[in-house]
Amino acid sequence: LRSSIRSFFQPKCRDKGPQKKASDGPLKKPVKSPLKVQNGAQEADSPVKRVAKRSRQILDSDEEEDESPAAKDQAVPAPVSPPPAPAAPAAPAAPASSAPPGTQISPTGIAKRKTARKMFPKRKLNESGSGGDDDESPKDEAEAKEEQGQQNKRPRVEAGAGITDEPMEDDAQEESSTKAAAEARGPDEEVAKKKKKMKKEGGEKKEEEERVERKNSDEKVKKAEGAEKKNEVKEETDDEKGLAPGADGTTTRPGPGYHPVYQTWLEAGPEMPYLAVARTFEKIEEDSGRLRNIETLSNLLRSVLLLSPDDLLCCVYLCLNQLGPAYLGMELGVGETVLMKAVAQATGRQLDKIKAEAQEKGDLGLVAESSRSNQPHDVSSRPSLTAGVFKKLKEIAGMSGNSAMNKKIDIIKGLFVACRFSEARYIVRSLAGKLRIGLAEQSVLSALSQAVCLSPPGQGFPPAVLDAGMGKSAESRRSWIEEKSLILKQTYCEMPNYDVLIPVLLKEGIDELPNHCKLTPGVPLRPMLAHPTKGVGEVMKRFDEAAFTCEYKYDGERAQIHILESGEVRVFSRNQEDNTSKYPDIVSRVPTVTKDSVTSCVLDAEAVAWDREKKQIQPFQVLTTRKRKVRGGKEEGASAIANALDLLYLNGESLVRQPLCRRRALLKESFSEVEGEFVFARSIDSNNTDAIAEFLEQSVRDSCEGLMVKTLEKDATYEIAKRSHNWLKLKKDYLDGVGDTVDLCVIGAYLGKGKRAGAYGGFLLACYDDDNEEFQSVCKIGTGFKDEDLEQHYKFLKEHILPKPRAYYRIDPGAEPDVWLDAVQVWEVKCADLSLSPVYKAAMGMVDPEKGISLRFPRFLRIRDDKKPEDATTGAQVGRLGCGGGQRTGGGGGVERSSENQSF
DNA sequence: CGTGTCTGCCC
DNA sequence: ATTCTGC
DNA sequence: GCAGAATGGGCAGACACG
Repeated sequence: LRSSIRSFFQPKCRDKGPQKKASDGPLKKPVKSPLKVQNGAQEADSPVKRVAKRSRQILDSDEEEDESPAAKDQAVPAPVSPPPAPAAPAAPAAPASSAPPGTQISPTGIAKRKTARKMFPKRKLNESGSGGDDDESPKDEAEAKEEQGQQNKRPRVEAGAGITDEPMEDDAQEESSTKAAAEARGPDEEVAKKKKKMKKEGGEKKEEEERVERKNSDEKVKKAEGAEKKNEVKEETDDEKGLAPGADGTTTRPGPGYHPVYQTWLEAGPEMPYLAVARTFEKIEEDSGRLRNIETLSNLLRSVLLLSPDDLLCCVYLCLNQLGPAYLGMELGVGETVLMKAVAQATGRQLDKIKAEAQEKGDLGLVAESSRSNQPHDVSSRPSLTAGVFKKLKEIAGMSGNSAMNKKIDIIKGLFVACRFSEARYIVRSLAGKLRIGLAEQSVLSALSQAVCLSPPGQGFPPAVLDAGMGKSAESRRSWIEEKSLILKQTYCEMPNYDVLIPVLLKEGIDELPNHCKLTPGVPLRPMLAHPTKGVGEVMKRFDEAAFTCEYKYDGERAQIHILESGEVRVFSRNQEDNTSKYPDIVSRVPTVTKDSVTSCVLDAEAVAWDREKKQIQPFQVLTTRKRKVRGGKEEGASAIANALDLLYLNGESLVRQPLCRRRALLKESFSEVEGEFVFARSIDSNNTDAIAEFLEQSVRDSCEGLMVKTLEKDATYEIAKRSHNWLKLKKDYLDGVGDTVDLCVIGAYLGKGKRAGAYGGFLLACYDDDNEEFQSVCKIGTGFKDEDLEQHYKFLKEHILPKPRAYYRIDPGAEPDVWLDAVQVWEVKCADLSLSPVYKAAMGMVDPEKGISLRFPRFLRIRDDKKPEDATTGAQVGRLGCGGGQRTGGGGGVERSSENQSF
């Protein structure tokens, strides 16, 4: 059945190829071209020969035979897919010899890239997929004829393709080419293997399948022939790759041409291999087009929906890099350190080497991917299934107690064993908590809704509807999907739990979602956030004529307080973590301020520290350190109190779609203020610029950060899905020329990660203490830089690297930078606040005998070429600021000094 | 059992 | 948190 | 303007280690 469906659709898909090409082509071309040329130069075999060679390889499964990139090119039916050459970047390991195009090798040997996209090796997964197709036919035949022989061979092949890249470490080039070749043909092997399995299961299908396969093979041959011509042709054929599903599940090209059943891992069986996910990630990582990437992911999800709906949940979680809803508190407890240890153990390499390479590449995932050479490989290990990988992650999260770390490392190593191709990269990144594919939550939601629109779930196997968008025009298709997407996103915001959402989505469909998943006390919803605003002028401009209110922006923690029907009280953080145990005082007092009319509700509030004796708000640092004992008749010192901002749910009804004025009225009706326990956020409803400016000043005097500005009626709902940053925030340090600014000297740097790989991603700054004639560390800095700035800083500062810190650098031994720099440049840096620091040394002894001073929210403003290092802000100056800020355990102090209100 | 390191989560 | 960037 | 990905200080809790 499946086969027939497949064959039916295949021609169709092909027709669409050219379209896609038109859009994709220009983007990728420039990058790829250089490689192609390079490849061509290396080897000039004719395509035909190569194909033959490749077949042989497959059969022999001899990965040792190194194929130059060019060979690989051919291995992958050259024409069918983009030049495999791009795979070459896969071996950034040897920057000197195999730097990707557009990469500069710095004197220090660090490859510099401007952006992540450019920097990360762009592999042509698609090609491998298509290559696989081409190979398929010969292989299948062979398989059919002598199953046994193949069986023997397969393990070997797979080992070669997936794991035995040994040469790579020593010879990056060889490795890359070998690997590329392996990738190109690997999928085929995979497919073959899976097919076999399938055949055993269903003998009847066999005949048909074979027929189809034969047909495919014929087509492939044709493709290959056409492909020989030249590179440009590839692009054309590139589209076709979509037609020819690799076993890898390369859900390739976007566009209406995707066939969710045919273009998948189907041959492998209904369960989705993790490789399908990894391939999709790869593709997304390569492309920066948001819509294209959403489409790519939705293609994968469509296939999951139709073939293996049970995998949808774990697939979505993997894409989001989550284990479950935040309020259940599942954590991996695996960080960089543990992960590097695991990678080192798994690959048999030295930890130091792994560290060094990770720093150089800026991504541990890439290191893991290219370090599998020495990894023990269990020949009998089956390819990982998506569900299996996710299960392992949860297993890791569930581990605790003695030697939990070692157990976690063991599991991670186990995951690596079965890794093929890019799987290790994404497993590592999942464990590290950063997928870095340029697609995250919002896009996953878009992709998910698109998927359920086009390939409705619950159809049973031969799905009747493969593309429900078929008859629609491009525009109506788009708006239709957009509309459904909003339903999903809105529902998600009110019930941010995929464990609940996905099953309903599968069973009831997207339209029914809001009827089954509603805002519920006990389940945190996504909170409204705010956009920074530079002055009252901008506020007026944004809100135009609409009525708005200004509230104090309290310097505490967001606290979403739920009162359940049962009377139970729960408190959730801004990120839906369950913080109930963090606020025993608030929890215990909420009932006393709640009026009897309230049976259940959800409050939006800001928790702040409160000094009961002085009856005033205390700084953020106090809130985070205060004792939070569950009981105590009279707590001393600080306790937490709630400043209510909003009411989102009351007595069984969601208020999320009500305007703020209404919600606020209900809030005030339903609770009573008690000073030092529960109050409403202080506010004024005024559109008078001067009044607002004065209110801002006042908020600062009252130990707040500034103001929150919110419309009262127009666009005043709490619908996060429509606009998550629907409020504005106004802080003095946002204003140009206002706020704390210091001039600090750069004394160290940190190698960047991700899109900052190859340059410095952060820097260590110091003030100059003229009393002791030393530079004292103040903070690190990593934001405020334009890409251009980073480039410039790297070029300039690398010339001032020191082997050791100068004797007159005063720093904490635990906070050493990757490279020490001579104190030659001064930067102007802005911050929101100062803090007493356990690690930084500025003004140590002035405010606290043990602690220095650091900056809160530091960001780069500009280079101060007019200042010499000795002209940097002095420790004494910082200390003076610190006296205001640090002592502010009660005063408004610090910020006032530099208030020249201009921007009003 | 105390100390140091790592991780996750607040901002 | 803040900031920058591609879409 | 959105989404995403760089990056900051600093805290508590969990674990490793001696």
